[in-house]
Amino acid sequence: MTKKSSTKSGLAGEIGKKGAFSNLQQETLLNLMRTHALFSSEFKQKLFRPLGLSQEKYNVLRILAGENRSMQIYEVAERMIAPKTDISRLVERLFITGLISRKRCSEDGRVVWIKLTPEGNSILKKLAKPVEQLHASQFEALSQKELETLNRLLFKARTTKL
Amino acid sequence: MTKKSSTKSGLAGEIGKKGAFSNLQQETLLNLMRTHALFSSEFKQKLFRPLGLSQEKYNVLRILAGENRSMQIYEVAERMIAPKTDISRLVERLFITGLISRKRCSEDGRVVWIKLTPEGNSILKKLAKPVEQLHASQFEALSQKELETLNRLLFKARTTKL
DNA sequence: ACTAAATATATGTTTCAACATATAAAATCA
DNA sequence: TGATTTTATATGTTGAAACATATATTTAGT
Repeated sequence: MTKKSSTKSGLAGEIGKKGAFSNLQQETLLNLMRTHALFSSEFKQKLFRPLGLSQEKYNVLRILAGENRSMQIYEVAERMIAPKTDISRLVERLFITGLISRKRCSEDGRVVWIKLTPEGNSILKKLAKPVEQLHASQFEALSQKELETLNRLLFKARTTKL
Repeated sequence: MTKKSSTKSGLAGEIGKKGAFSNLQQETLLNLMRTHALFSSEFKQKLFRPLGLSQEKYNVLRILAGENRSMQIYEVAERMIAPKTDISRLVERLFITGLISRKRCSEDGRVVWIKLTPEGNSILKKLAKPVEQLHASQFEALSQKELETLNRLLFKARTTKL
């Protein structure tokens, strides 16, 4: 049984051997998924659902509030957390519940301008503090330094391609 | 304008002021969500969907393979990434496509034993290497040390309650 | 100006998610 | 043993996610 040397922290490229590195990658992804599932379900159940919102609806409202202007639908879609091809229906649900207004553009018949209504604004105001409190509670175990590190590593993993 | 002292890394409890800390928490959660969305959609599109699998279906198969035995449905549900109340339908979809078998227990008429079929096993084998490669590619920007840190912080944030 | 391409939004359809509630068998308890 | 509770799975229903495809308008090319 020739033990293949002890390059414990060997290259990631040396895959197909189920080394410690590969297991760590697996475990990290699992932790990412579990943490995401927990945190986002807390938002859903404690804050969004009681107000008839979903994560995505809330996101649209936040984007509109952040820009504080009418936006085209595709502009909003581009800023969503995940790519959103069928944003129209999401926008329509928000329109139906009165949280945004829609207006077909007169110069360019393709575009639709959407905007927060006072109701949309007020629901965001109502949520502002609870949202902040939930953030704080979810990350209360981490120091500022740890939080910065977590933030940086998540960003790096997602955006850096070698 | 009395500037409220410079306790930059002040308590997380000192909320409601939209300080740097609160923004960092927000940003970190956003990064968590975006990174999760990207990574899990890569799995879905590149590996699962072409085989008619979803993340959840794959998970059930992995759990069964890991135990390498018949399991009760609720046992599987407990190990899913997110709590799964309607696991029955998920199990049924896997049964219909022939990836698992079902058998009502004779001693206890409530329980159903489920098990990987050879087809279920073979689909897992086919996926093993691509899954590992995708893991490696998703985390290729991080060193082993960074990966360990990310893993630890995700775990800590999720499990530690003060 | 006419045709083709690009852009912006909308819809069809299938599958899944989520919650409540239902059934059915077993265990517990009086 | 009969009633109650607990456990294990199943189903009803509504809304949302995902992907393909369609429509309608504008822009670009010749």
